[in-house]
Parts: sequence; structure tokens; C-alpha cells
Amino acid sequence: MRPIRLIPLLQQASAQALADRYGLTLDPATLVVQRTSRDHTGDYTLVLFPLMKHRLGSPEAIGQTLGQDLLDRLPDTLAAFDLVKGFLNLTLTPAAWCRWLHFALAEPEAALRLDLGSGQKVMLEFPSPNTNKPLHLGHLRNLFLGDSLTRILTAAGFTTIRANLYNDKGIHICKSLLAWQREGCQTPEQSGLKGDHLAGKYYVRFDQLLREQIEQLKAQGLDEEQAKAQAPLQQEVQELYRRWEAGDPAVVEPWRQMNTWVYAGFEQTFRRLGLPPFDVNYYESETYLRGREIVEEGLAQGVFFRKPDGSVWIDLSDEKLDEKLVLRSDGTSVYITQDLATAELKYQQFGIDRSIYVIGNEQDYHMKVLIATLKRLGKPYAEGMYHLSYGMVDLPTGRMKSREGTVVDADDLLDEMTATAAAATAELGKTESLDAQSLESLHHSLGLGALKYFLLKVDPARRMVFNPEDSIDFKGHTGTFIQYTHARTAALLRKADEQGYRPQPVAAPEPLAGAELDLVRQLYHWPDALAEAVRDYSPAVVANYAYDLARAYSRFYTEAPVLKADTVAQRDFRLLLTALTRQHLATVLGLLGIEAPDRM
RNA sequence: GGCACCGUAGUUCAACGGAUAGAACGGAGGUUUCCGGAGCCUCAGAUACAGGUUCGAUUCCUGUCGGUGCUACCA
Repeated sequence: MRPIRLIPLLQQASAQALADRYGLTLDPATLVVQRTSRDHTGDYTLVLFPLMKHRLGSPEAIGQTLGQDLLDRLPDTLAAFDLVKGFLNLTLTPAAWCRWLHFALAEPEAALRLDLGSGQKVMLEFPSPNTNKPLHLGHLRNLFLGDSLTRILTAAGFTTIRANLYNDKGIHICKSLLAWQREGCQTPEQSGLKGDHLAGKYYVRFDQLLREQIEQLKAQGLDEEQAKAQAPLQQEVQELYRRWEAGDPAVVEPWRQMNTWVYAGFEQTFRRLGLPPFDVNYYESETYLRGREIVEEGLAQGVFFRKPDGSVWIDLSDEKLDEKLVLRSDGTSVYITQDLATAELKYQQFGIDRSIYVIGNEQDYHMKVLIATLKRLGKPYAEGMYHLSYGMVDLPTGRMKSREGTVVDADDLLDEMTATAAAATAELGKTESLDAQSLESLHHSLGLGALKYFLLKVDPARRMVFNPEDSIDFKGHTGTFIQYTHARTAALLRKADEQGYRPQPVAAPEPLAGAELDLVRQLYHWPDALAEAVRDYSPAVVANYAYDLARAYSRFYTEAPVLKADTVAQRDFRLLLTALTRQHLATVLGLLGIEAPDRM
């Protein structure tokens, strides 16, 4: 048995019915089938208005015949139809959704997954940090998106590869390095700082020192521009970068040392965030040379052109992307030069079908240019490249600015979240049986869960706001609420087990109404929700599904006693629903990278 | 200036072109002798503005206003 996606099933059946009755051939996917809105009877609704343009008759006439045709075609699935204006509301048979419930109980692994990918290889690149400062809130959105999307695609039958690209070369890296060397070359051990924080400290320090020099020069009568250009530190750092490019061991060695520390710091944070290791790490310091060769090839092909000063460009003005530099006049590479090489390397190493770049929307233009350029170069893999562009995480006052000290540090934020979770858990008082270690790991998973959910529930494309003042919530539409609901299902199942009751694939007592029915509907909707998340590359769809399920269960829980149900049939069925809710919540939270505790 | 993205309750978010625009937080009010009250139930509260396309527009198009980003021989 395979997971049943009801929306495509109903689209297919409707398309065939229309073909047979009216000789009308339509792509089933174009038929509008959606969940029936609350306040109307039915489970799924076929919207008939779009069919009007084919002049088959009135919506009422089509609806009546189509409704009957569907009932005849899917007798095991459809119980009734109800026509309201141009909406054909379809009600499923209890037998249909019981099949699904029983299947999910027996084979949750199979039932909660899909095979949309047929093993296609997808690489996801994230978070691709610079190696001169620690990770912040923006990286967290990136990391959680990339991680969650990898899990979602895997669950949908794709073979996924996690890739990280370190932006480890450039003048900004040299800034940290320079300040660090000037001020004593401390190791992380000596400073008591994680490697990434150490580098970050000196990046900030460089800026301070440079600022001071600029102010001095301005006091001597220079204007801002001149002061910037003439500041000794500015010249020093440029010189340092030149020596790095030239391979001077006196620069390369300490650079390597510092990066090693930074990577160790990042690794530590990744682990704390519950992220699996990356399958492959790329380093711009290793790919930029190959980029120049690609530029040479492009020149030979006539895709690029050389300006009199020797710089190399691509003209994308007919795609409204303007002219873009791909190689400097001195022959050194720019950002995009390296990206050309990395894109090729990924394809050569893994033979990927799709390459997803999880990168902020500030780089929309850059990514358009990159993909357009590779297409011009005739690279076959360009077609499979996709920029998953996500919005920045802003503060209520606007963008985070390191200069103003408003950057929300990833490690600090996680500490805070964990502490808050600990306080809330102690207050609830349900965790006396846990030892200190389990308790600590629980607080961690609650704090982290709240943070992940907060960042994932929003449509990736949207810019979102984080207000440090009123911290991330543990009540309402939160990961915590979903985890809490899971813990309640677990508690109930424990209690049932003590009394000798186990979830069984029983039939539904009829008729079902209210919260019970809503819960059932939410459960069998899962495969369609997963498919939607894959189509849109959106963990937010999964996050919102999880919330809706948790809410449906909470209402059910209040309204319908399980162990104290009136009849045995009711008790057994409600126990089944509880077991399935638990499975679904655990699986769905897992796709968001969030743990599902049994008590909290 | 050019290009791109975005304007939905006080605030943070939902709504493949479909039915009376859903939630959460905050506010007001209820709910615990009953399986876990981080819950459940009421109430008040929103599509920036003006046109257009459509049977139907928060959604698509045009314009206006407002916000953000990109537009570096930085990465």
C-alpha cells in the first residue's frame, strides 16, 4: 500500500469523468480541489466555476452529473456530494479514511512518506558562512530552512546531499587576522572563547582601530573618502590579502590556523542545533582558481568579452541583468568567478539533478546572474539550479547591525531559550521522574524547538521580524505547544498501556462529529500537505500542518474522553486517533528538526 | 536614477484566483471535584490607496504612496 493523496485522486477521477461525459480532456492538475471550508458539509471541494469557460452547462447541471459520476467511480471513497452554488462538496466514506488510519498505524514509516523524487539527487547548499565571525540569528533561519528542507525532500523520496560552502577567503577574513596578530595572537584556550567568537572579536576590533585612524586623519583635515583610503590599517589589510593571494606562508599559515579554530566553533554550534554533519564542505579558497579557467573557456566561446583594461565581463543586458564583471583586470577572481567553479564541481562530484542554494534574498540579483551565466556557457546543470531565496530576519528597528551591537548571536540566543524552557518546565512540574541529564536535554530540545519553530513557521520568502524584547513565545502558535501536545498523547498512551489497552485498527463508531472528525481529517490530509511543502520548497507548510494537527487534537482531547469514553468502541477508536496523532506529530516535528518529548 | 521584493487586526504570522479573510500574542470575559490548564471556550479587532482584467481579486495587471534589498575590479 502507498500513501493516499486525496487531492490528486479526486482530480484524476474528475478529469476522467469529464472526459467520458463531455469529451473534454483536461490536465487533472488544473482542476481546483481543496479542503472544504469550515461551515460546509464535506471533506474536499471541487470548484466548478473554472469549467464554465468550456460551455458544458450551468454549474448546477455539471455539479449534479459530475457528483454522481464521482460517486459511481469511487464508491469505496466517496459517500456523498453536496452542491452549493459552484462548489461541489464531497464527503468521504468512513471506510476510506479508516483504511488510511489503519495503514498509518501498521506502517507509519511508509504511510508518512511519499515517493515524489524517485531517487533524484538533490544537493542543498547552506549556510555558507563567512569565517570571520560567529553565527547569528540570520544564519539560524538559513540553517533551519536548509536542514528542514533536506529532511522533507528525503521523506518525499529524494536522495539529498547536504553541502556547506565556506567563504574563507577575502579581505574581510584578513581583517580579523590582522587585528588578531596586532593584539597578541591569542588562542581560543587563552582567550576562553570559541574559535568563531574569537575571530568575531577581532573583526569588530579591526573596525574600531580603523575607525580611530580615520577619525585622526579627519582631524588633520582629510575628508571621509581620503581618510578611508589613506588609513594605515586599510592599506595593511589590502597588502595582507595580496600576500595571501600570492601564497605567502607567513600569511597563509596563521590564516589556516585561525580558520581551523573557526570551523571547530561552527561545528560545536551545528551539533548544539541538532544538525547532522554536512556530506561535503567546499572552500572558496580551493575553488577560485578553477573559476578563472571557466572564464577562459567562456572567452573562447564568446560568451564573455574582455575590456581594454583586461577585465572580463558578460553582457546580460538583454535579460535586464546588465553587464557583470567576472574577472578583474589584474586577473584575480571575484565572488561570481568562484561560484561558477563551485557549481561545476558539485555537478561533477555528485551528478546531481537539482542544486538548491539556500541564500538570502539580498543575493537575488547575484544568483540570477550566476544561473544565467551558466546557461550561456551551455552547462547542462544550470537548468537544475534553484535559488531558495529567503527573507532577512529583522529587528523591530530594522536590520541587525554589528556596528551597533544589535546582532543576535546564535549561541547566546540558544542559551536564553534553554533557560526559559527550564523555568517553564519546572513550573509545570511533570518531570520529577527525570534524572539531571535527561532534564537538561529536555530543556535543550524545548528551547531549540521553540526557536526552530519560530523561524520555520513563516513562509521562507518573507522577511520576518524578531523582537528580542519579548523573546520567543512558548504559548500559542509555537513549537512548544506542538511538543506539549505530543507529550500529552504520550502520557495518555502510557496510562492506557498500564490499564492494558493498546491502539488497535478498529472501525470508527458512526457517526463521527465535531472535534473527532476534524482530527481525522487533519490526519489523512498529511500526504497532500507534504506534497505541497515539496512543491513550494517550504518547511512552513509542514510547520503549519503540525500546528493545525496539535490544535485539532487539543480540542478533541477536551471534548472527547478517551479512557473514560462511554463505549468500548469509542474508547478504542479514540485510542487509535491518539496513537496516530502521536506518530504524525513526532514525524512532522522530525521533518522540522524538532524533537518530540514524551514528557515535559 | 534603474532593477527586484514586500505593504493583511495594536503586534507577529495564515489564506494553489474561490464560499462569511484564518490563527497566535496582547486586551475583555469564562473554564480545573473529570485522561497533563504550555490547554479549551466567548467577545472586540485587518486586506495602504486608486483604477483594470474576471462569474469571482488579499492573490493577476497598471498607477500612486510607504518599506526593504541589490545596483563594488568586496565576499
